Amino acid sequence: MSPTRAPKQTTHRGTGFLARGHDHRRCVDAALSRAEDLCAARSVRLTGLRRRVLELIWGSHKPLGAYQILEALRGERPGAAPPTVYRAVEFLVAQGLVHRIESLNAFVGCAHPGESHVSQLLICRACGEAAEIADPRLADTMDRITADAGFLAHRHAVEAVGLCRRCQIGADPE
Amino acid sequence: MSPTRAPKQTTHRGTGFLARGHDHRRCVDAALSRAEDLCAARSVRLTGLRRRVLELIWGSHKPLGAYQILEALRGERPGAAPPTVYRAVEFLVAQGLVHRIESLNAFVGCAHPGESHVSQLLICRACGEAAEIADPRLADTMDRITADAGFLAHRHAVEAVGLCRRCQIGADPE
DNA sequence: CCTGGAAATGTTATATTATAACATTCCGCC
DNA sequence: GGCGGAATGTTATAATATAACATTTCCAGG
Ligand SMILES: [Zn+2]
Ligand SMILES: [Zn+2]
Ligand SMILES: [Zn+2]
Ligand SMILES: [Zn+2]
Repeated sequence: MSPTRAPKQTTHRGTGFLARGHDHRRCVDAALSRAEDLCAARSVRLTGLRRRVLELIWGSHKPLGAYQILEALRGERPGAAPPTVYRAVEFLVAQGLVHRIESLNAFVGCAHPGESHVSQLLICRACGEAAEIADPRLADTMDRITADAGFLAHRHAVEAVGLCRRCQIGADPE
Repeated sequence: MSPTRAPKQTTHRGTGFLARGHDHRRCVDAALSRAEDLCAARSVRLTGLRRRVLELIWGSHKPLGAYQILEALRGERPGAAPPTVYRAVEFLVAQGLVHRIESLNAFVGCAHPGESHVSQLLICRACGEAAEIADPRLADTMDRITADAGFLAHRHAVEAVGLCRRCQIGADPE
């Protein structure tokens, strides 16, 4: 093993909360790169604004509200207004690059863009971070239940609020 | 079997969407009666206002927004204002008599008050009705998943949007 | 009964979230 | 270069939710 190899990092895809000290730039870079590829493949335009909003949302693993995004944009884009943000996130959500967390009125980067999946979010009420999981057991169960009910599900969402492992053991939430 | 027995009605508890022609007064009466009992047992006060708001929410199986409730209240309670409604629904939600549907900013009567359960709601985007189901498979799956993630869930919610059986077969949504 | 104090409701004002409507700019395409 | 649709800018307003303080209601205890 070379001592200069890149440090290990658990992938950010679907494995729950990441360690506090993880190299978050890799999360951001991977997300932006993935988004570029997906949008190119779909012939939709990941414009500068949309890319920047995606980057802001990926700024951390804490969901970001529309007006928080707006505030961040204002410094660099004087004309930014609510529709600026809402239109960008509408695009990002439609492309499956971002999830809207209904119970928070906030947005978080999707950990599985381009893969069909049910959004399953664990939201820590201590540190505020949200982790997306993609457990096929849950998707299967949902499919069975809706089928049993004769319900044709178009989209569904699972949101759980509680304490992540770190915050349970009394770690500093920040 | 006596010919004068009450007509059969599928219980409203956890069985999905009810038939169009079901005797909805029985849903309402059962819900209000159950609420009285629960509140008495818990020594909390189901005041006139709270009872009335619960009755309004149970007015149909379509989720009701806070300002729709307010509009209905205004005719009978001149001083009604947003806090009137929000405080009443806060109580009803805290007592588990009503669920808030985050994706709609609306409220619907709980089909399983007093029973510990995960809110699982199927929302028809054609007729607007919401059906609560209580499938133990889903609760179990959620428990396993959160446990695997080391997450201590405090509450969680499942919301699915799609088409109920009636609306799939082209029935008049109303 | 009366009454102290907490809970509930009334009342006014405002914060937060989201969208409508129309103008302008951008950008690929011819 | 200029046509046309998509994206963004701009202004205004709608829809949802809460803060803060005043008043009323309701009991439990005297
Ligand atoms: Zn990260
Ligand atoms: Zn996702
Ligand atoms: Zn009914
Ligand atoms: Zn319920």
